[in-house]
Amino acid sequence: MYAKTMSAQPAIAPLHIQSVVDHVYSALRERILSGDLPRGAKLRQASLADELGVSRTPLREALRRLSTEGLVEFSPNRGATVSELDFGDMRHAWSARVALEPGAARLAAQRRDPESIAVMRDAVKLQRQAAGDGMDSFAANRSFHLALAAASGNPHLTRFAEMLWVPRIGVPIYQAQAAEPRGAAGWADEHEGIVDAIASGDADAAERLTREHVSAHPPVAPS
Amino acid sequence: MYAKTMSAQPAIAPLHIQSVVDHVYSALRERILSGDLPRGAKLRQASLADELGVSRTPLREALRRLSTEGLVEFSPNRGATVSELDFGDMRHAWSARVALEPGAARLAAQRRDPESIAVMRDAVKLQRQAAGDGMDSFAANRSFHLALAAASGNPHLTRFAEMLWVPRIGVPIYQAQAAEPRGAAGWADEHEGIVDAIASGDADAAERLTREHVSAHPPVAPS
DNA sequence: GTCGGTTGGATTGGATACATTCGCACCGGA
DNA sequence: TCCGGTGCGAATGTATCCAATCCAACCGAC
Repeated sequence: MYAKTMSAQPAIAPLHIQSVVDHVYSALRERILSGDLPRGAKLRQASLADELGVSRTPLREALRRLSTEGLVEFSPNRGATVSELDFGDMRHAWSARVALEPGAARLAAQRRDPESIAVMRDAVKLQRQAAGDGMDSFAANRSFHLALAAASGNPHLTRFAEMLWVPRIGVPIYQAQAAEPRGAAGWADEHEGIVDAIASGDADAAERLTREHVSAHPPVAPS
Repeated sequence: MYAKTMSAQPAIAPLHIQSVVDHVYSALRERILSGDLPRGAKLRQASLADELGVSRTPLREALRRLSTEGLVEFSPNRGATVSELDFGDMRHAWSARVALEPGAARLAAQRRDPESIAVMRDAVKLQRQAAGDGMDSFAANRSFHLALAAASGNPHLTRFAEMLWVPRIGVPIYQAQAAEPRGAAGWADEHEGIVDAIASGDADAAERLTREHVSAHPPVAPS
């Protein structure tokens, strides 16, 4: 069911194999994000497993994974439900970002890794193209901020950023963002300014711009 | 095995029930963080389950949860191992702290939670008493910084700080610290200054003092 | 002596089976 | 009518079982 040891792969591909758990995880995640499984929906294991054509064991493991990401919540002996996107949680994630990302930007500016900078520029470009389309726009925005964290070269900060940019937090932001489509373009400009500061090695500016950028866009739709 | 519907609890306790999965998760996490399960250790499910007195099913779910947190890694058909998140050296952990803790201090100052402040003051007091004894001193130092993160009231920052202050990262710091025993007393003074700033609600000062404090003490023994 | 193939035990991944718990409907009594 | 108790169906949580995979040692051929 998994990998057959193929001989002579043209490129020495890392060929990351996906277990059934991974597939179930992706499928459920997709469904939750798309709204197919709405907030607060009860996730009955038997029917879900049946629907996906797997047994309950990998399904449960995927649900556990989603629960640590905050997308679903377990209640003992009462099963799993899709998380209600709590505004308090969103604000927490946002403040954590305010604390984190400026520092990451500073490190990135000190590092000036060309490859990371290229990734960030690509993200900005994608964001410009995606402006208007809410969902893509959110994805592009997320990509940029993750690239920013990765550009710091600090594995801890990268991981933390990934944890904070879990869709649970992002989706409501995307909704607010979708309400004002031209905001996305403005964000891309701010992003570009940050990249420029990093590329030029101006750590102070990178930190300040990032702080202003993140602080200026709290999770609740700005006035 | 779980809750019996008790009548008339004196305080209407939320009584958060823990499933077996939660217990296993906590136990494994503790073992990993304490270094009992060293980096790269193979986590054989049968023996672990036997050791904890549970079956492999909840054990696997706990492992999945730990894997999304990055503490363990799954390799298809090859099982789980404790993550190598060595990150090269602890300088990464230190720079992540530089990025994190000032922001946490700012939030703490805005919050001014009396209880959290009391915890921090206790930690400082303990640190004064422990000055000289290297290991206790490290523990006290760690306690203070964790209390600082917790005082932010931000669960994400609290968790991140815990991840960064894992003993296996902190112990080498303690060793450097042990080399200059009077440093510990100075640190306590700096800590006290931070607490005062937080208690008085001076967010700017709290942030600045924390940044200076953390930045001034890189993991490698300062010149 | 080294390389490639094979064979066996050990271990994981997934499916199934069983015990507990929960939710809801029904019911008897005040 | 309303309250508390009871019982049943459904769904969860855990244990057990089976197939597929991996790893290491052994063996044979070049």
